[in-house]
Amino acid sequence: MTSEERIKRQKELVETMGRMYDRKGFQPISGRIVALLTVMDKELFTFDEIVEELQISKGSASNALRMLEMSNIIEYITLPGDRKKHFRIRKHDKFSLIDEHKEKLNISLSFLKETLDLKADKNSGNAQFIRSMIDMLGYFLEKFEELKIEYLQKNN
Amino acid sequence: MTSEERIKRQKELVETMGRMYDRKGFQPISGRIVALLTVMDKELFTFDEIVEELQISKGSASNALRMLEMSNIIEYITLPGDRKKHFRIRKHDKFSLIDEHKEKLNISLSFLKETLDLKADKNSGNAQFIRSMIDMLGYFLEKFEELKIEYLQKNN
DNA sequence: CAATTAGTTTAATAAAAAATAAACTAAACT
DNA sequence: AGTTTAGTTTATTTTTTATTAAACTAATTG
Repeated sequence: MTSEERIKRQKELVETMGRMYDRKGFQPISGRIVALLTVMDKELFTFDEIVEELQISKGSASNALRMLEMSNIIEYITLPGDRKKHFRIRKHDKFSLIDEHKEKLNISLSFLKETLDLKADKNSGNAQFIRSMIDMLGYFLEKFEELKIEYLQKNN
Repeated sequence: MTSEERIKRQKELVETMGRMYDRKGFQPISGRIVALLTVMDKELFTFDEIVEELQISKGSASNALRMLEMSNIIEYITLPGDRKKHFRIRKHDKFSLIDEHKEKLNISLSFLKETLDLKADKNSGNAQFIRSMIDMLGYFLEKFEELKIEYLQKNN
């Protein structure tokens, strides 16, 4: 694969990956910024480079970048003798993706618990099913922590 | 807790749970329908009851119900001598919540793999980080299946 | 200290998504 | 056959979300 081909494919990947973040609830421009900072070979992008590369307005860029920074997804550095901000993705904790999903499962779990709590008949069809979901989620959530420890031990 | 209190709380839970489904990407009305069918003691709701309970138009109800049925989240039964549809939540596979998250992690994994593939320098800071994420995700995804088997054995 | 740079903020517009009203259809009564 | 019931469909309106243009601010530079 030639270098131009590779770069073309990277830019395509920024678009599809951006749409994936979109589905995660990111606003579209935020998604594409994260994808840009993740996919391209360049690891530091200035404000202007982002505006230029993604063809967006300065306002949109400013907004999305602030939001991404506040969510600890990206960060910026400044360089001496240059008052531009240089943005890059934060190399967050290795398990953050897992933890994100764990958190969502935890939210589901508490809804299910509250639902069961409020059932008049704890043995109705739905109540029984909810109980079995609660049990299963509890099992998995506990195991996740064990898996993390196991993984860290294996990789040291 | 009196019965009226309980029902009041159930109705509140329908609203908050509906918003949770909203964040999952459901359209608002779909979320509240699923929540209604999950939370209330009544396990079968007719079209009209749903329209009445959630104060929505017939069109919205029809649309959301079709979508939910096509996604296998709810189902309806018909009763002899009654041409109304009676809707209820489907008691889907116990692991479907887990599988949903697994699927999302798989999507993240393939994006990361493609990203790494397209990196010019496989040892740049980002590339290294992406490699470690790929490795970790692979580990967890494999373990999920083992956990499911383990869980089933324990519960038989 | 006037001009330029690097963004931010705000007010307005555009685009997308959600919801409704009302007309419509198909089945079942009478 | 005409009427009622149980939804569906469609065209429109409302609401929300995203985006931009342009004015603005604070820091730097000549």
